[in-house]
Amino acid sequence: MKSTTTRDEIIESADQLFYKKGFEKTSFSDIANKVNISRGNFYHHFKSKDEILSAVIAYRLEKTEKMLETWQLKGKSPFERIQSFIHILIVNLSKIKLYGCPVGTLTTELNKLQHSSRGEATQIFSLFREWLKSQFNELGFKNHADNYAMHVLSRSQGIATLANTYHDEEFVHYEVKLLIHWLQNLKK
Amino acid sequence: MKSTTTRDEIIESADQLFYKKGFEKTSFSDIANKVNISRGNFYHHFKSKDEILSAVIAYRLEKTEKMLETWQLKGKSPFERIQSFIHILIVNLSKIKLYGCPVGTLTTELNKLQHSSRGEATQIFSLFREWLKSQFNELGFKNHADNYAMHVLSRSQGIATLANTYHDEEFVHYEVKLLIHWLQNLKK
DNA sequence: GTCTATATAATGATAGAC
DNA sequence: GTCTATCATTATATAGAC
Repeated sequence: MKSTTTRDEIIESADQLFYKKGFEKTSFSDIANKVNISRGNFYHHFKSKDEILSAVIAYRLEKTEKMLETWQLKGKSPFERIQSFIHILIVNLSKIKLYGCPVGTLTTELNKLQHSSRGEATQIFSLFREWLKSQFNELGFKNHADNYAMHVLSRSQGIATLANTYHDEEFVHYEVKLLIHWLQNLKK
Repeated sequence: MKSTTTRDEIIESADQLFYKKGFEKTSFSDIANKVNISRGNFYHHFKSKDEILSAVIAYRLEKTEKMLETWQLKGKSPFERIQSFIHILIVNLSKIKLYGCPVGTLTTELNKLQHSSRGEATQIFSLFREWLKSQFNELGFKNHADNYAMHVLSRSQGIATLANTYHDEEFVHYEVKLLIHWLQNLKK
């Protein structure tokens, strides 16, 4: 029944490869090999490499939205929910150590490439930003909600970048602790 | 007399292009056009693209060392010197907004490429790290000197990444202020 | 929907004249 | 030291058979 299986497989494989190797370095051959189809078959599903990128970004946007919804339901307070966000640095630590943050590294790469899809990639950031902002709003920090959201995003990005640079897990644990302390002091 | 002029021009042009477009995307044609030489002439000065990368990294290491020496002499206290570091986010703001941090983005890219020179790129980070560490040491934070150095690096990286993502100057000013507050509270 | 060619353009790299 | 010409390889992308 499902005729979209191959298309989905392409998206998921491209998603992983773009993360691990970068968009530019990932070739059709790389993706084709991973999915086990020929390069020619490829263009039946996507007209160009840029179309795959768009599909991958859309896929990531969907996954992010679902994750935020889960955190929204699971977290009993805005405080707990923000902690869920910070905690992905620990949950995904082994991958972050190897490849950095999937959102930050893609956005940075597309920015350098002046790629037309860089705005779409930024939207992934904005999903987190708006979600965090709404948590801080709920905590009563109405004038600084966006500033605090950006602060959490910024700290997380820095942690991911240096974790990737030095492949240092201890550093991440230390910084995550600091960031949660910052959050707790904010509550006072 | 100077027979290294062309070589130096190549390095400086490559340096800028690697920063603006990324290493992978920058081609020999790009560099050759900028220097106004033919692609063939190129290989008289460098055997491969990787050799240019190595030369560019060495060039950046030199420039960084000189900058750190200047800060060391100019700053009257470790506190002032650390502020010099933080302040580059403001000094280079227009470029950071467009291309991110030259150190962080190169390191991240070379990591994804699994490039053999990624260790050399990390050394640029380590220059800053060791220098900051020595400042914190001088301030008396002997047990946490490296942690604090990494913290400053981390915060700076995050700020640069989001400044690049959102092209937001106000955000950088706000975060730099926060980081300096953090530093001042540390002194107590 | 999948495959095997093949077209086309760009890249890194080399050879050899001047 | 600089150039032109050329090679080999790879990449995106297309055409057409099955």
